[in-house]
Amino acid sequence: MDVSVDCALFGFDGESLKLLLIRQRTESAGELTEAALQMALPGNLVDEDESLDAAAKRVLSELTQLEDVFLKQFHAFGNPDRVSDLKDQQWLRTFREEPQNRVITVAYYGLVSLHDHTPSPASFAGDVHWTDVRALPNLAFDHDDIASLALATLRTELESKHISFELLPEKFTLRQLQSLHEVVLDKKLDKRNFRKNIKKLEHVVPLNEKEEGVLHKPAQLFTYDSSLTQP
Amino acid sequence: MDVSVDCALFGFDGESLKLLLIRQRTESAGELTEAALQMALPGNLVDEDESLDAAAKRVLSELTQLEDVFLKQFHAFGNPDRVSDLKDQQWLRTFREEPQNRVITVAYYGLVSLHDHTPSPASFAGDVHWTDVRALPNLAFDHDDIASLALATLRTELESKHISFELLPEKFTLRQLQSLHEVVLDKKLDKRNFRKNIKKLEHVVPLNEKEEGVLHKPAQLFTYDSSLTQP
DNA sequence: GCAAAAGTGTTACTTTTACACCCATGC
DNA sequence: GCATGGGTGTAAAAGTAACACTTTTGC
Repeated sequence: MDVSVDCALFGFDGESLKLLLIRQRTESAGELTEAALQMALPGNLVDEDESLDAAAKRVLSELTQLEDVFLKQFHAFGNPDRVSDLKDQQWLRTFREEPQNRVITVAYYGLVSLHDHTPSPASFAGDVHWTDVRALPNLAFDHDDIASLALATLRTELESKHISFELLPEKFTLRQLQSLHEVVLDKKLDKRNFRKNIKKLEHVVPLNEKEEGVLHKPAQLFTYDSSLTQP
Repeated sequence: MDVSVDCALFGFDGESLKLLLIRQRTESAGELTEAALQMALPGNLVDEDESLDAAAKRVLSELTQLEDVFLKQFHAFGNPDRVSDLKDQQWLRTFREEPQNRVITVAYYGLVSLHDHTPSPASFAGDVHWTDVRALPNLAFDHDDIASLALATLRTELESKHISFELLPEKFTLRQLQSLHEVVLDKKLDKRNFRKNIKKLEHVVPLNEKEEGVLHKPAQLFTYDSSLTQP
């Protein structure tokens, strides 16, 4: 029985929430099989001496060259036939030693900011796309289930845990923070009430800096101080 | 790499919250090794054609003869050396074919009522105990971590999900429901406010029945109707 | 000066908390 | 008749929700 990790990596660019998908590409003689049209979440088998967390971190850094990405395990998927669909088998055969093995996967969601350092993983790992979560295609294996549970988990944990900041640049405006919440929760929020709530959070600290290069009144920049105790 | 499931089965008897533990017993010539003194959560390897949920259900029914127990996956534990401690290896050697294999485990928490049908698993599976969660001994493997995360998960999910009822008899009084919440959350609750909140829940329905055989005013009995839509 | 987003308070409403006495039953 | 937990309402406090105008900048 094999064990893998799969990562649902979310990115926010100030406009919309994106999910990182890889396009399956078979090398078989230029001939496009059905499998080659599939998209999937990044994932791979766990190494023999590696913890699950370390495996998730490795898989992601191999693909995106990003280190120190926020990653959190959220569910294990172990349906006995989750990789045995014909098109999934076609693809696995192109690179896995024992493609017919049952694979149990431990799923992680990850968060990155697409503001400063847009990770451009395409250069390294092949055919990789940031896809708007509102327009996800069908995915390989059971990755539809994994992606949708990842999004549901992100929605519930965004408010209770302090993870919004993982999706924003180090310095951000309150408007960016609010847009993020609106996009993830998929509803409009009241500007004044939102700002009142944020001002209660000690770990969101104002900087002596303002936005630059915008064609309107520049906004105050804030940052997240993880050292401040969280209520 | 092996995959197992471990179950943290909680039971409530009206007084306190209990966790089901098994005592490890080696058969080796009556000689008590250190491993034989360890307690552990019930768990076992996942069968080749079995989903994770089915495995958890099977492991639990083999031990407790209970069917239809509420079971929920909450975390996968995959530290590479989580079963390689000497005393854990001693015990694994007594029954597992390849005891030195790395094992990744998917942990479930389960809920049963100890009111009506006290599951007395001891008769079947050997040395099994319901242990008060406030006085847990040290456990084998990484089961201390699993048990404490199970309890933490139960605490947070008791209020948000509708799972209290899994720990109560089919017919229960509001006092029983309140005691359960007090024990799990480890704090006193106000009787009137608690009852006000419960009355807002449509799926807690009063029966035309009262408690019997108590030496005080008999309480109204309620039941849980899972068919009613949950807010 | 105008377009564009930043920033800021008050009021009504809802939810939560705190709190004390009479009631029905078994003995 | 008394001991035991069952059952009930109200008022103060806190929190949440709704809402509109002035300010600062780039062009």
